[in-house]
This record gives sequence, structure tokens and C-alpha cells, in this order.
Amino acid sequence: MGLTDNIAAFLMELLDESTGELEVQRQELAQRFGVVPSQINYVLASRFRPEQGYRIESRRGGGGYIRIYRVQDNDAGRIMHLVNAIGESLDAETASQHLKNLLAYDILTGEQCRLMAAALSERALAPLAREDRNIIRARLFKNMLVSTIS
Amino acid sequence: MGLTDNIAAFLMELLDESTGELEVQRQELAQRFGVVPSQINYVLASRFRPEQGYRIESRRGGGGYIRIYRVQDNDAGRIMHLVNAIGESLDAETASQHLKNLLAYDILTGEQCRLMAAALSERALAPLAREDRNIIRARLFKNMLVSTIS
DNA sequence: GTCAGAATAGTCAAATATAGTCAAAGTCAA
DNA sequence: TTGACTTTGACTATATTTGACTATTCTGAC
Repeated sequence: MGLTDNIAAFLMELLDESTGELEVQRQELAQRFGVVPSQINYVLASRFRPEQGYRIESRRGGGGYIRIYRVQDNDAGRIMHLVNAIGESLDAETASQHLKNLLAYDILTGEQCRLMAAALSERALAPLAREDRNIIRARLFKNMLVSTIS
Repeated sequence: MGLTDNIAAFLMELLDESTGELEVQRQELAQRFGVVPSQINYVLASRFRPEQGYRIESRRGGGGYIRIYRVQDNDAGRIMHLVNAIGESLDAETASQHLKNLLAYDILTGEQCRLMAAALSERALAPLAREDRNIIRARLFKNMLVSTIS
């Protein structure tokens, strides 16, 4: 486990102990782990992203600080938003892009994405005429998305 | 026995000793056997495929690793058996029964079953003519099943 | 109030540490 | 002799660590 993972684990533990809220000083934290201060920025940028369920606030200058909040984001809301945004027809390219986004934002797991990708693939729907493929693909995607939140 | 078999045997032994889970570093392993690092990728690709009952995870960069998991015995085999047993056409009732069985035998998780059920439902495929529905349903099911073991 | 200096934190790119891909070359058994 | 499997290495992709430079905020002297 590298330094980044160590520092991230330390911070997450502190977040567990408190009520999902935490304040540290960059310089002090860096010193504790014997790294340069900008390493802390890297930890925050790679392990505490909003799509990973965290929010950061900070201030420079005297008495400066970095605050980390664990937020509960509403996946169901985002999924329903997407479901409503998908129309009657959906091509394979667009579907694939949606899946990538859902995965990147940790709304779906890799397993769920693989399963959906298999169903939405051109291959699975091959016997249908193009326009039918896109119509069925939209229906499949919406049905599967809704199934993940119920 | 070639290098590939040697390395594979070594890894499988380690998997036996641990609880079916294992982490190595590509460079280190390659060095131990005196081969180029990409040889390790070949070993993984040829001896630790999902349909052989393994799953691989890896990360590049500092602190990078390769993790090998031995997945539940025979699941891959049972799934492939079912895939081969499903013909060109599949009605909703039969699909539903298959899903129930897969869940009951712990071959699929509840989440996977719900997702598949959503895609295989009469509702998702409603616009299609009945025989088309059954043909597409068979293709969807087979594609999704295969995706769970890759 | 203003300004200078101290005390913070942020940005960005280079250096380093891993792993992945792909195709050419080698090997071996049918 | 041929084709599948193996081995190799050049090139690519990604993750981490570091430090020089920049931006912001506070405090105290005036």
C-alpha cells in the first residue's frame, strides 16, 4: 500500500469516528506522513472526489484548513433523471457512453455495467432492423436502470 | 513443462495456500522466473481466464499490483452449460424459471437476477412481435449470462 | 485603512513506478 | 510443413511522488 492509500485510509478512519466531517491542516498532515504538502492535494483529488461521495472545503492563509465531508448522494435520483432523459430510441454508442459515465460516477458497479452492456450490445440485438434495435435498446436500458433502484 | 506452466503452477499453489485470493507484482514475479514482464500477462490470459474459474484485478503506477481470485467452483461451467442449453427462442416464463434457479443455487446474486429480469420482461420487449420477442430474449439472456463470467 | 510579511493552501509538470498491448520471432507436435 | 502455442521486447497507458512556483488570507505596524 502506497503513501496515498495510507493517508486516505487515515482520513477515512477519522471520518468514521467523527460524524462524517473532518478538518485538517495540509502542512501538519503532510508532516505526519513525511510527504510534501502537495501530496495531500493528490490524495484529496484521487480518493475524495465528489463522485466518490466526498466534498472538500478549504482556506489558505493564517488559520487555513482543509475540511472533508462525507455526503450521501442520491443515486436513485440520478438514475431516474437519466431514465427520463432517454427517449424512445437509443443507439449503441450513446448507450455505451452512458454506461461509462454511470461507472465513473460510481452509480453502478462494474458488474452491473457489464451485464447491461451485454444486453445493449449490437450483437445481442443483431436480428432486429436498425430502428427496432434502437427502440428496444432504449426500453431495455430504462427497464434495467429502474431495476437497480427498487 | 514450459515457463508459462511453471508460473501458472506457482500461482495456483499460492492460491491453494491462501483462501483463493492472491496479490503479486508483475515485475517481481517476472524476475523470480527470469522472464520479461509481459510474459506474466500471457500467463494470466492463457491460464487464469474467467471460464477457467479465475478473476483478475490490477492497478498500474506506484504500488501497482495484480490480484488473482479463484471464483466459486463450477459457476462458470454451469453458466456455460445453461447458455448452450438455451436455444434460439425463449419465452418469458422459462426465462423467469431459469433466473429463479440460478438465484436459488447461488450462481447469480439477487442484483444480477433483477437486472436480467428487467431486460427479459415482456414489458421491455413489448413492441416486438411475439416470436421476435422470444428470439431477442434468448439472445439477451445468453449474452448477459456470458458477461457474468468474463 | 493600508501595506508588508507571514502563514497557509493550490497548481502544474517532471520524475518515477507500475501494468497493458501488440506483433514479431521462436518452438513443437501432428 | 504447418498451425497453435509460447516467448520476447518495444511501445503505450496509468498511478504516484516530488518540488518549484502561484494564490489567498491573516496580522501587526503605521
